[in-house]
Formats: sequence, structure tokens, C-alpha cells
Amino acid sequence: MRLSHLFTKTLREAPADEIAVNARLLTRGGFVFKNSAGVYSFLPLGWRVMEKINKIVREEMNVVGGQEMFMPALVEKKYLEPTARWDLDVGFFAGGKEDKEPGFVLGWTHEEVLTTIASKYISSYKDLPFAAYQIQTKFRNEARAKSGLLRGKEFMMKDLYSFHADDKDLQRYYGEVKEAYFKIFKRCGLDAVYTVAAGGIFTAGNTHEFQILSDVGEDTILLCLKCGYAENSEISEFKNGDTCSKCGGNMAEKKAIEVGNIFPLGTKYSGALNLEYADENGVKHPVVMGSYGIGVSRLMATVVEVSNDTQGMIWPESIAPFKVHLIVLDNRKEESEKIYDELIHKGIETLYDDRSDKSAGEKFADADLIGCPVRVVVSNKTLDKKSAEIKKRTEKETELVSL
RNA sequence: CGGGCUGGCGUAUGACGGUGGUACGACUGCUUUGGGAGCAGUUAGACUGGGUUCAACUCCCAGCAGCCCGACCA
Repeated sequence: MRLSHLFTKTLREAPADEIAVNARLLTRGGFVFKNSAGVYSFLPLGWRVMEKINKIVREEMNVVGGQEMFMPALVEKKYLEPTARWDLDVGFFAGGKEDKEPGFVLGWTHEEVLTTIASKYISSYKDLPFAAYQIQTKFRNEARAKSGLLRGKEFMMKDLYSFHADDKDLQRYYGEVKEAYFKIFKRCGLDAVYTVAAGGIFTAGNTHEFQILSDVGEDTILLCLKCGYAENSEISEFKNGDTCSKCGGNMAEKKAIEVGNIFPLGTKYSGALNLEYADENGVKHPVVMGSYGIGVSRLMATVVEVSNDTQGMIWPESIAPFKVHLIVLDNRKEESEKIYDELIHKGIETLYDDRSDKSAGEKFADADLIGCPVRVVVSNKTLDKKSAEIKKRTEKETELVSL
């Protein structure tokens, strides 16, 4: 991609009304555009990052047998009435202007929708287990959108749902998804803390969250500094400084960003929506379910929050919009075009700053802001030595490589 | 949803209640290219609606919007 063709531009200053680091940097870099509070567009650079994250998520979901699908954003009343979730004050209700009552809600979760679909196809123990997921925009009428992309009214989520014959099989699968989640966050450059939490409006039992330690996080967790056991403060009986009941270590209170969560749902939804299967003896049982979410847009913002410096974002290679940011100085276009073609030919994703009306300093500043892992400079200075200069975003030193 | 703060070009600011300026940015052209270049030209602003006043960007009220705190929260 040539910077001269990219329709977005970097901004020298962040908008006055963005405080959160993720929103300031993503906006300045031209990754996102705030349309309304808590409602963002993903611009070409931001969408590339989003799709890289989604690709990682897909790969790991497929490893645990997740079947990708796509469900409607418009969820009709009849789906949520059986579980008494239609009247919850969570979603944006939708209907025609002349309708007396809204007939739909913009989907804020899809347990009921998929359970209803599954009930048409699942009837025997032979049909179980299975798991399906989607990556889709979710809509929640947040009373208070905040912190840039960390809490929005509209956001990207990966939601996986699993269906089992019994609780034992659910627990087996739950463990597999847990491991898949750790891999996803690791591949995105994040260390997640597995945290015991409350079920909220999804289940009566405990659930588990994946938390990324960060002072801007809105969750507070109690984390054992020795064994890593963690509980969300909303259910924890630990206090800062207490002794860990698992290993005797020290429990520390930490702020964290919740990037994922997994729920052993049991039969709450299958029961309400008549999703049953017949066992080997022909006896019917409700299907046992689990659901598993990752806020993928929040994940992107979280990476920015934990990986940046005064100059800009620092993307891990796995999700960077481009691997290489190629800069040409002194108008040495002929040479830089050749290098660009070569990089593209080798399949190396390259953002090429071919602009001839920008100063060297501005190009460097933009490269630092956008935060691709490797910067390559071609200039009189490097070409005199028949070379190009390479610098990693995470390092200060540059090195010359011959052409 | 309760509370607070804020509301003027993209950003930062100046103007006593009396003709809305300036700097940076952005745009056009030319000259430039190793850390946000130079010259010239251009662009663009008082959230909305009421009220007070001879006169409102300025004061008052309401609404709206944004941010922040809290409540809430897959």
C-alpha cells in the first residue's frame, strides 16, 4: 500500500475530546474514526489490524472444532421472550417508524438465536457435541461509553457456542477453549490472566474472564503474584495483601481489561428453548451448553494501551497493519520503487511512504505513529553505500543492509 | 441512569457585553528531504433553542453533544 494512495491521513494532534490512549493514537494514526460516542468506524489501517486479529481468532477457533457462521444483527422478539431477556435494558430496540412496539432488538448476544437454530438440527446424542461461532458487530446501549474502543455501544465480538450431551463433556471442551484463548491472546502479544468471575445475566454459576493487566482497565482483580490464581473483585473475598488460599502467596489488587470470557451455561437456554437430544435409550435430555466471547475490537484497543511509547503505537508483528514501513528520502524513487516491488513480490506486507511533498522528519514521525514492526529507509545516504537502512520499531539502533 | 466538567476553524489560544483575530494544522503552487522544512497564496469557527440587553462568543435558562466519576456491565 502506498501512503500517497491511502485516503486517510495522520493527525499531528489528537482530538481534544479523546483522553484514552488507545483512542488518541488510533485516531491520530488514521486507524479509526469516531462517529459517535462509543461508535467507531474502522479505517483501512485499523481494519487491517482487526482482520489480522480475526484471522488469529478463526485459526484457534477452528482448532477447537468451531464452525464459523454468521447470524443476524436483527433479533426478533420471539427469540428472547422464552428466556425473559427481551425486556432487559441492554440493547437497542429496532422497528419501523409506524410500529407501535419495536419488533426487534439489535443483537447484543446470540445464545437464543443459535439455540433455536440448533433445535432444528439436533435430536440425537449422535449429533453432539458441536460448536459454532461468528465474528460480528454487537450492539449494546451502554449507559456510558468510555475509554475509546474499550467500551462502546457497537463493537466487534467473536462469540462461540458449544453444545454437549452432559456436563462432563462441557467441562472437557471448556478446558480446550480456555487453552485456545490463551493462545489467541499470546499471539496478539498479550499475557492474559485467567480470572474467576460472576455470571451476570448469563448464568447463575461462576464464569471465567481473561484479563489483561492495565491501569486503564475498568475491572479490578485480585491476583496471586506467586501462582497466578485470580478472582474478579466483584466476587472475591480476598483483599489486597491477603494470603492466597491456593499456594500461600500474596494476593495483589490490580486493574485489568477484560478481553474475553467463557461461560458454562448448562441447560438454561436449551431448557427454555426446547433444545433436547435423545440418548442411547431414546430418553430425552436438554443439551448442555457453553458460550465463549472475545471482544475483538476491545482486544485491538488493549494492544495499543499496553504497547506504545511517546511516538506512537508499537504493533506486534502478528497483528501489525503492515510488516514493513518503507520510507524514501531525497526523491530516490527509482531505487525505492524497486525495493517496494521486491518486498511485495516476496509477500512482505509493506506500507510505502512514497510521498514526495513530506519532509524526512514527518515521514519518520508517521512511521513511529503507525507503528509497523520494521522501518526501511532508502536515501542518498544509504544508496551511496548501495544499501538500505533497517530499524525495528522497538529498538533505537539502525543497521544498513546491502542491496 | 445519577453527578461533575466542557462546548469558538482540525488543535491551541486572544478579544471589558460593542467590527471574531492570531499561531500551528489542512489545502494549492514552487523550492525542499535523515527527526514534524521554506516562501507565496488559500481555507475554515461561536452546539441548538429561548431569555436579559440598545447590543450576547461573552450573562441567564433549557435542550443537545463530548469527556470524566459513580451505578450498571459477556
